[in-house]
Amino acid sequence: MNISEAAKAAGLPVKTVRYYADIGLVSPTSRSDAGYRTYDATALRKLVFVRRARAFGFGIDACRELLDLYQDHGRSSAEVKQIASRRLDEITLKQRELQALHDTLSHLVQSCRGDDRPDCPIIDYLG
Amino acid sequence: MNISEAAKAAGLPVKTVRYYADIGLVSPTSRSDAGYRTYDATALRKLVFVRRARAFGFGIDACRELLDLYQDHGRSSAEVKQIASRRLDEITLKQRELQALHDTLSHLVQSCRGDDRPDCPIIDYLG
DNA sequence: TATAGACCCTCCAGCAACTGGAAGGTCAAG
DNA sequence: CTTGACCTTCCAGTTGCTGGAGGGTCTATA
Repeated sequence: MNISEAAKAAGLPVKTVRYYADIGLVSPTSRSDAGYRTYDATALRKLVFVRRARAFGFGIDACRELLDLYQDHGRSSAEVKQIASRRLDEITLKQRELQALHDTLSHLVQSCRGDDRPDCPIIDYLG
Repeated sequence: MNISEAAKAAGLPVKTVRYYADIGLVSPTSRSDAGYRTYDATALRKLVFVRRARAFGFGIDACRELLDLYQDHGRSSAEVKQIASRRLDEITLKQRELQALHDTLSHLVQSCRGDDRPDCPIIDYLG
């Protein structure tokens, strides 16, 4: 499998697959005589795995750890759970931050008449 | 006021104030003979304004627009409201995304025993 | 007056995770 | 043998700063 086929099958842009190869996250199985990256089913599974992990917002380093655990059949699920819990905490924190922003901003937006006059509670709040 | 005093008064790092000057977001009032940036009360108010706007997650370009409106006493509040509404929509969208992530991930984390055995619904989900 | 230390300056590099593009090599079909 | 779709590497840009090097300035004190 050349890179574009692998990328399509993994649901990733070619550029991203090349990037993952560059940073040693998912290496191609081998290189052709012409230097083309080639991917087999195992490498493809890793690409899919990374795409899903990234969708959860796991950083590249976390993906590396998860990928290691994915391939380590003697892993302890506790290690995986710890990484996932950390990410869950981050998400929860971000949600709280966004909730606070949303509350304040939606209140301001609602109280702004939004007409052609200059007085505006949003600007007042910021200034 | 030199930059460090202005930065402290605005609640921003010196580096950030210098950065805002570099990109023309908040220019210093003037320069001293030695080339030091100096800030007066008006420039300071702009710095504070930008800090608050950034805290809402407005991008630099949005800050530029808001700052223009802030200084335009003949503005229409509709313009401000539109910018704020866009940001509110972004926040709402992000919240929905995070909610979906949270739901799925918390479910996975809960269903993972987290012991020393390898089977793990989190890894299964990703793989 | 000398000097120490706290300021200030500019410029360059790096962060995360790609993305776009230029310049050029390779491959398969017609 | 040419065309066009691949592939390669390398460099630059994205967002909003942040850190650091290398060097100038200012003020207080000895």
